[in-house]
Amino acid sequence: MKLVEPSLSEQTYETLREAILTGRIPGDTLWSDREIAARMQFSRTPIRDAVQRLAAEGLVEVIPRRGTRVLPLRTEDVREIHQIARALELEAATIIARLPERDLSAIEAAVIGMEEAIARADREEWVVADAAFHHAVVHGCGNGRLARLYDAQRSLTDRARYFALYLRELPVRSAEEHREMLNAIKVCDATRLATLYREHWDRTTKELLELVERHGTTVPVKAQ
Amino acid sequence: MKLVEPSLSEQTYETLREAILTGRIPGDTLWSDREIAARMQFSRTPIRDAVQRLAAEGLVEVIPRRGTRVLPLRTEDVREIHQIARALELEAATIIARLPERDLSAIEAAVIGMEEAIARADREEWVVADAAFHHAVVHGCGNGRLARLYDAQRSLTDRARYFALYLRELPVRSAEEHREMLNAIKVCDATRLATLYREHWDRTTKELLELVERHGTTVPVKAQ
DNA sequence: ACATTCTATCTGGCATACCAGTAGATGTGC
DNA sequence: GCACATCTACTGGTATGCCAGATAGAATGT
Repeated sequence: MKLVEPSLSEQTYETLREAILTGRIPGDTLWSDREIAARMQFSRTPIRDAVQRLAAEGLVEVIPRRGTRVLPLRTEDVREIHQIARALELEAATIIARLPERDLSAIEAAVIGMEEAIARADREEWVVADAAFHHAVVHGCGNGRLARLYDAQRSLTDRARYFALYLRELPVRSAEEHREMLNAIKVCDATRLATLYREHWDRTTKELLELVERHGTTVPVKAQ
Repeated sequence: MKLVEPSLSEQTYETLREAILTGRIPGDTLWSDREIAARMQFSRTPIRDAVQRLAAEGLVEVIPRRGTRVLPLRTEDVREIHQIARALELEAATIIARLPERDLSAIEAAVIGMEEAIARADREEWVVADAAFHHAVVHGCGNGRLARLYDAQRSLTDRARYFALYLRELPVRSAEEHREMLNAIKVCDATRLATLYREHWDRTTKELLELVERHGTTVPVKAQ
C-alpha cells in the first residue's frame, strides 16, 4: 500500500471550503487566485481548479477580470436550502419507513444522544447527536446520491449554525420532535412523517433566520 | 451592447454535456483531455475546466493518469435520481399549493397540452408538455436553488428518456395523473399530492428501468 | 473645483512545457 | 509457447507566461 498525497487542488479546495463555512473568510470578500496562490505557495492552476469547484457549489462567484467573491449567506438562501434539505430528508425517512428489513439502531441511538444532551444541557453534544440523526436517516435509505446532495446543501448553512449554537435557547422541542419522527418511521406513517418534517424544519428555519437577521445578513468574522 | 463570446471552457462544457446526454458518447468511453483538445482545436486548459464541471455533476469520472471515463447510466442511478427528483418536485408542488397568491395557469396549460398530445397520439408534443409541467412546478415555487438542482438531476436521465420515447406505450395514464396532481394542488391536499407523486414516479421509474434493462445497462450509441 | 480622459496595474482565460505515475507493448529467458 | 521483467508512450497534475478586458487613480482640460 502506498500513501497517496492528496492533490494540491484538493488541498486548496478543502482549506478554502473550511475557511468559508466556518466564517473565517467573511461574505463579500473579493480575492484573486494569484493572491491565494502566493499565500498557499502553489501555482495558480490548482487554485483555479478548487475555486471552480466552490463556484459550482454556490459558495463563491467568479467574476471574469474582477476577482472571486465569497457569496454571503442571505436569509433567502437559508430558506431555500432548508426547503431542499427538508424534502430530501423526508424522502429518505419515508423510504426507510417502508424498507422490509430496516435497521433503526443508528437513528435510535442519535435520538437517545439528543435526549441525554438536553438533560445535561450540553450544546456541543446536542449538535453531534443532531447531526448523527440526520446523517443516519439520509445515509440509511440506500440512496447515496441523495445523501451526498443533502450533505452538500446542508453544509452551506453551517456558517449560520456555527455561530448560532450558543446564541439560542436549548433545543428542547427539537429533541422531542426527533423522537416523534423515529416513532412515525417505526409505524410507517408517511403522512405523520410529512407533517412532522414540515413543522420541524419550519421552526428550525425560523429560528435560524431570526438569528441571521439579528446579526445581519452575513456571518460575523471569527478570529483567525 | 457588446456581444460576449462564451468562454472556450463554456463551449467545451456544453458540447460534451450534450454529446453525453444524447448518447453520442456512449458510456464507459475513455478519453484523454489532449484528445478533446486536439479535436476542438483548444488547449487543454478549457477542456480540463469543462471536464471537472462534468465530473462534479456525475456525468464523467476523472481517473488520474488513466483518463476520463464517461459514466454509464445504470439502473441503480435511474432509481436514485428519480427518488431525488420526486422528493424535490413534491416539495415544490406542496409549496405552490400553500401559496396565498398562486398562478397555476402554466401548470394548467401543460396539463391541457398533455391531454391534447395523447388525443393526437403525438409523442413529441407529449414530451414537450410533460417537461413544461415539471418545469412549471419546480420553477413556480419561488425556490431557484431547488429548480436548478431538479433540472441538473433530471437531465442525467435524459439519456434514457431520449431513446425510450418511441419504445414505450403512449403514456395515457401519465396524463391522467398530472391532471390529478393539478387538482390536488388546487384544493391544497398535501397528503393526496404525496400519494400521487409517489405513484407517478414509481410507475415512471419502473417503466424506464424495464426499457434500460431490456436494452442493457448503457444507452445504445446513436449515429453521429 | 470639477468632470473627463488616459494609463498603469490588476484580473481571469488560455496556451504551453514539464513532471511523475500508469498501462500496454516489447523484449528476454526458459 | 509462456511467464516475467523492462521499457515506451501516454495520462492527468502542476507551473508559468502571455493576453484582453476592467478598474482605479493620475493627468488633463474646462
